[in-house]
Amino acid sequence: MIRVLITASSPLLRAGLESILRASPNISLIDSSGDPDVIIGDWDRSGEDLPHELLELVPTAAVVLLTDDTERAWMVEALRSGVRGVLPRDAAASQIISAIEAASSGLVVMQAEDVEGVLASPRQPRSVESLSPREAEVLGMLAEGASNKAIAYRLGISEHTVKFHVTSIMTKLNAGSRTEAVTLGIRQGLIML
Amino acid sequence: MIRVLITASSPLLRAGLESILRASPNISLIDSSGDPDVIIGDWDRSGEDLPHELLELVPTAAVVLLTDDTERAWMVEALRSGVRGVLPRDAAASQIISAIEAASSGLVVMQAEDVEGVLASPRQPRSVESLSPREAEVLGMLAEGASNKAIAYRLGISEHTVKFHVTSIMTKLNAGSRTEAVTLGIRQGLIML
DNA sequence: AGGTCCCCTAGACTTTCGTCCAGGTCGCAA
DNA sequence: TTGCGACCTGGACGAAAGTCTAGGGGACCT
Repeated sequence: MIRVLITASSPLLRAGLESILRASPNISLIDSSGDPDVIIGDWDRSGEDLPHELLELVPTAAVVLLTDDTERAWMVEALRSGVRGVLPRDAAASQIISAIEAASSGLVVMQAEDVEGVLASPRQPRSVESLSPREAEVLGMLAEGASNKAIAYRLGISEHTVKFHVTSIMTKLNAGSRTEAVTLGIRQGLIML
Repeated sequence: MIRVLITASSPLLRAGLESILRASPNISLIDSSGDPDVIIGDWDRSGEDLPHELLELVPTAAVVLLTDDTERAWMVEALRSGVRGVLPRDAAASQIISAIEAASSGLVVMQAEDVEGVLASPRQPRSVESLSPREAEVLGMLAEGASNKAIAYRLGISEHTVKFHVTSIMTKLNAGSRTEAVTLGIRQGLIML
């Protein structure tokens, strides 16, 4: 039996959640005086910030958030803060129930469509024509915005040589400028930000 | 009733899964001739690569992977490929069942401990003052590696004005060059790759 | 011994960038 | 009205960047 606490700003949403959850056999609704296994709360995103009153409860229970706005930035932050589930407000009843059960058993859940948004970049070493060690080194400094002169100094080589490396980087990545080389490098996982 | 297909390399694991799942009321085990809602398979990571025979089934059913090695790189890849769940082999029975139910209802699940590993880096709060619409536009073109002249042409403004915008972008982002402005812009979520 | 790739250097040259200077027009808010 | 910020333009100039040319040496493979 999973003890679930509902904390919703809108009475309508609260009522909807209650009716859905009450119909589920292994969920028991409790009020704020109890000791919940799972807390399901909504967040209207009226304030920019995450709902801290909910985040503070993370250590005591598994928190599941309902929201309209499944945007990358705050979802990453929420998950990192320990939130166990993020669902859209119009999620199906079965999804909400599954999410609560999964969250209570130590799992993290979200919609399949939202996964891509929170994933880290692959970081895989370029498959195709990879850069030489030196070139990779130079590319890293390019990303920092370093000038040829600065790179030459840091590498203990001449500025001419740096230009040489930069040119060959641009050729390999098919970039038209050092700046494009950097974005292509990032896109292909050659540079870690 | 969720139709689940088990594909495990080791007979022992397969037997264990069967006994767990058979005890669950709303799960029915089927064999490979059927039409599964969820496929749960294990992956011993003997081969470096992801189990492509499983990934090919992603469009037809929700795939849940069991593995010993919940390492960042391949988990990201797996999730991006459409895998709905990743669990360790020693997961609790309740977790496995919850995961299957969640996966079948369109959710993605993983252990809370593994979340951190697959999350993208947090988009910074916005360094300070955000960019004006025009500046954001110019920054996007900078990321493409466009020259001032090219930007001027595409925006229908003079090269002088482009320089003006670029300068103010660099000032706001505290960048020393257009290239650094691009990496900072990416890091802060001002540019989507 | 050749061939190939990576790494390094150099001069000369054109183009682009970045930074000063100076102006101007809008619209919006105090 | 006065102010402020976003947007636009221009000239001029030094400093970078990028494109050619031309060479080095060393490591590895056949």
